[in-house]
Amino acid sequence: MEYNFREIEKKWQQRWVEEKTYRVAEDKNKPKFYVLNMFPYPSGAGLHVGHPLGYIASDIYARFKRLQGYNVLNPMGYDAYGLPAEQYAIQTGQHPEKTTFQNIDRYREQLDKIGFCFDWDREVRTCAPGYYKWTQWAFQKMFGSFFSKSPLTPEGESYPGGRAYPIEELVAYFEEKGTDGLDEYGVAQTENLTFSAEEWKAMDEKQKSDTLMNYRIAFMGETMVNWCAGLGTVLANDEVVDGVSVRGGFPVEQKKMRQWCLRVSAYAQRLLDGLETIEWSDSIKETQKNWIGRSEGAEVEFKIADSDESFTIFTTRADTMFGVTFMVLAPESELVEKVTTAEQKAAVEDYIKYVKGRTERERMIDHKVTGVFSGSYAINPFTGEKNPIWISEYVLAGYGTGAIMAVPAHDSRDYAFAKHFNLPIIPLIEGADISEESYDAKEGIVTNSPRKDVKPYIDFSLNGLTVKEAIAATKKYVKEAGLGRVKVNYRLRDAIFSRQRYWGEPFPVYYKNGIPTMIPEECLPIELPEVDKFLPTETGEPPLGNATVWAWDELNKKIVENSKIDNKTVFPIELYTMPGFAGSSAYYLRYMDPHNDEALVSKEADEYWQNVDLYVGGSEHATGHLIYSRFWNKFLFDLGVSCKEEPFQKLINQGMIQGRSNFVYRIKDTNTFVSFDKKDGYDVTPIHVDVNIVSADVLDVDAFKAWRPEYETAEFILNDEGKYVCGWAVEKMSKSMFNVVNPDMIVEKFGADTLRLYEMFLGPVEQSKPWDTNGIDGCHRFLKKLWKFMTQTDPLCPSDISPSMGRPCGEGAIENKPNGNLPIEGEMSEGQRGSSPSKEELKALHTLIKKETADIEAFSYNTTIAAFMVCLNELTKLKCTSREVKETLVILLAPFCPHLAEELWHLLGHDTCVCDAPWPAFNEEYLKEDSVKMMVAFNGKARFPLEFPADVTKEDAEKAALADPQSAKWMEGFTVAKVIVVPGKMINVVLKK
RNA sequence: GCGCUUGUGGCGGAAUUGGUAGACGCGCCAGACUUAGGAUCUGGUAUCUCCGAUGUGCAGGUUCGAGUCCUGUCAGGCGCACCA
Repeated sequence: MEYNFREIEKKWQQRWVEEKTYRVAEDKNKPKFYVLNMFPYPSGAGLHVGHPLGYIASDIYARFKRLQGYNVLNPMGYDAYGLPAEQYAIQTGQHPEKTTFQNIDRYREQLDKIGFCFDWDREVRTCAPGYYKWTQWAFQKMFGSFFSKSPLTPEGESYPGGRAYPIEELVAYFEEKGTDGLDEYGVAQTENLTFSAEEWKAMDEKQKSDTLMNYRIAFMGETMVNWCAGLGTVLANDEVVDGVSVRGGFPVEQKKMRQWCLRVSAYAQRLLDGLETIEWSDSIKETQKNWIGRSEGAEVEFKIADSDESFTIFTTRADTMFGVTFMVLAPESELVEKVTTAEQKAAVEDYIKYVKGRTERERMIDHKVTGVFSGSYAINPFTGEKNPIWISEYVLAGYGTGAIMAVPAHDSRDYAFAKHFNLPIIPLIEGADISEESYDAKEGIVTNSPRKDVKPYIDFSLNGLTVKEAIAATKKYVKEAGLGRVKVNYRLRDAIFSRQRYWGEPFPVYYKNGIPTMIPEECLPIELPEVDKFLPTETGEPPLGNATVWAWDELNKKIVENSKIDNKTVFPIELYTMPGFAGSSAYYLRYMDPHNDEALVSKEADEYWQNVDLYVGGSEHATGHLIYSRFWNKFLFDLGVSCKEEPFQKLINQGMIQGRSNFVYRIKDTNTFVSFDKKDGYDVTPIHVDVNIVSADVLDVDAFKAWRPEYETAEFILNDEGKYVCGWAVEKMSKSMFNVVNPDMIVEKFGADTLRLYEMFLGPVEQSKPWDTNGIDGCHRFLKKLWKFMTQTDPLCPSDISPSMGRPCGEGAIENKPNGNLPIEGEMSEGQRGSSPSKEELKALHTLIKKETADIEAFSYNTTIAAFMVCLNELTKLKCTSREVKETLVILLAPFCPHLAEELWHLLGHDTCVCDAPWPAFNEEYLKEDSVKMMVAFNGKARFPLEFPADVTKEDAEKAALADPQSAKWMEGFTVAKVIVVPGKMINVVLKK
């Protein structure tokens, strides 16, 4: 009987759906295990073979854990909001929901063919109102919270690294004390505001609202963006080149705009600390650490000469205070206006204009040395010297205080600037050569601090200390002398949370006389309104401005037509929508309790499932989704919604599957194509050819002629074997390279089990690799051999049994009387049960059990499959007929090839689903070696002359080695230095002269 | 520039604490069975000057013994990048 994978897979996929085999529910009697994949954005192109890689890896793990007795949650859903659907809508007028749903259906169809154990009853879609209700809800909670390192009230709970508190507590504080003493609590804020309780009380509603925005976790803030007036929208940095938009070529300017933001920066320290508690790869942790960019330093205040004003700079090199020769402000700094003198006004304005014309991206790419003198000087509190204040784009407004003290001797950027503008350079480290470049290393002995040739300005010296000591000493001095404070800075910025787009979650916010006001929680979700076009409005408002029903009736608590806006009881609703990461930040919690209307997740479900034990997805999300999601979850943790601070305990980053493109070589100006191995000597143009008409790099010539009309008359120069051989290259898998391999095609040709096996056999899951269909035969052959082994040598499974005669599995199946002619346990004769396993068979089997159990846990799937192949070979050679061995083998196969395993399991007479079988325990007894080899090592060479029983002792081995004539010959002139016994492996006899 | 990571046959890739490098698969070679083979089965397949020696990017080191540990170096991949 043939291995009819088409029939088998179709049958079991149907059964699994009908019997809801993979539905899971909370079960307090079983330990939980939560496996999760990063949910996909359903693009119009459908899945290619690279997409399922991570799903297959986690599916195997999920099935393995279930076999081990865990209650496994393995859900799937869709990140449904995204730009492609909106762009398609703009072009065609089709509602993005329609295309998104079509794409989801296509994805589902493709996924279903691969045989995953997803519990589809728990599917989530970010664009479903029942889902985004909770995205909106979380946003409102962030709006209603502020972040503080310690509680403002004595009874408030504290948390290491700080936490979120209700904004009401801050309001109460303002009522009582204003901002007095707020610094000491460590309240996260945009800027350092100062007002008294009286001033607070005197504020009107709008002023109070604006003030609170300075503290809220979700807040409205002024942010620098790339604004493109021609397109009426904000652009990302990569959408801008040379100051114009990539699409349309419209000019782009840096503009401050009011945007919703999330105060992610407040959680910087907790995001950093949390990394120590989770099992992620070093590289991804490092990437996040880099992104968060913690740096310890000091803030020092500098007075402006001939003025009452002063400003603060941030430095990590407090030890270099005596080497400051100038100061630099960011062009965007508010101080620029204050320090610019009348004489320099024109020059400064010119410079600011020049900087404004440059995008962030341009500033990143070419680090030109530019700048302008402001005309003012700052007084160095350590030397009393007047340092000129410059303005330059190399200082960033968004980091530190937007102002620096320049120490050209020990900072390469300051050095370049000083050289360019001819500013003095004072070396501060003994022996440092600064004639060609600055000495940036934090090593050496400090000198010139203060310089010996000048009269000390203050009673403080760093001379003779190491750099590290000097940094500490200066920090201490700065603090004690009241010159500034010790400060930790983070590179992590607050996330801009609004987009001028249609296809996203609407904000549950309306504007009451200009004050952003939350729509009451009980009215959520606020559903995305219908619009007639998806472009910005003519007046430059976001696409939601096209909605005619988009006003909030405060009295009746409902959305009404815009025409009713009277700004008394009916107000306009926010026109921005949320960005992509809004819906993907807490979806893992929703899977625990996807249909709950009362809460994001119930307490019971959250406490049972806790957090994700294993998260699988691409590393490209390291600084996006994986930061936002951790932030979002930490906030929900503060709220008491999530019981775990970290959402994803263990993370595996699956590699990307690249495409393997094929080329044909057309001889220039002809329609003749020359085979790869003959192309030298011709002037050829390589042309991408569809990989689906190429097999093992050999072109199907007829299919090629039929591929495109212009190739119909193509002629070929074949190689000596009469074949047309194509060239190849590894590239990104994309339609335009004609190298997309579709999983459906593989499933059709080889079956889902072969696809699953092959994708895992290709190499380590974490590694990126090109897809190459050529090797798939080996995996398919293995399954065919396995099928043959299971069915042809087993008295239980005569070869005439049709696979469709298997019995159902799952609920209720146990009651079913087994049908047909298959005997069941207890009613079997000796012959039917098969022979009892031999020692060799058990050894082969248990070698596999041991390896597979350990390897799956380590995500080393390719080695597991290799071990499986070896085991099968061994058992086939041994002509194993043992039923016990076969049953175990089927369970071991089940995580990888669930369809085939299910079929075989039922052919073996079981009624239940193979996924509920117990994972086999491995027995060390069977693996014991009979003997070990003795290795005699001398002169750097080694020999293996003797074998001993496995349990030989050191003494016996030494005695035997000396007694053996062959060994004794080698040992002539040597003495035994030491004897090392590696149990079960070898005995090592080391000889010395 | 900084950080992380990977270098092993023709190819994808194996190799517990250092212990017979190249598992397993592809490809290739030979044979068997076949009217046929892009089916199946069996055997072989690192290199060379082939009874021996050399081999894990390169150069050193530690060790009886190194793909594995240490130092330096080169190359590829990824991330950050004027972060003071």
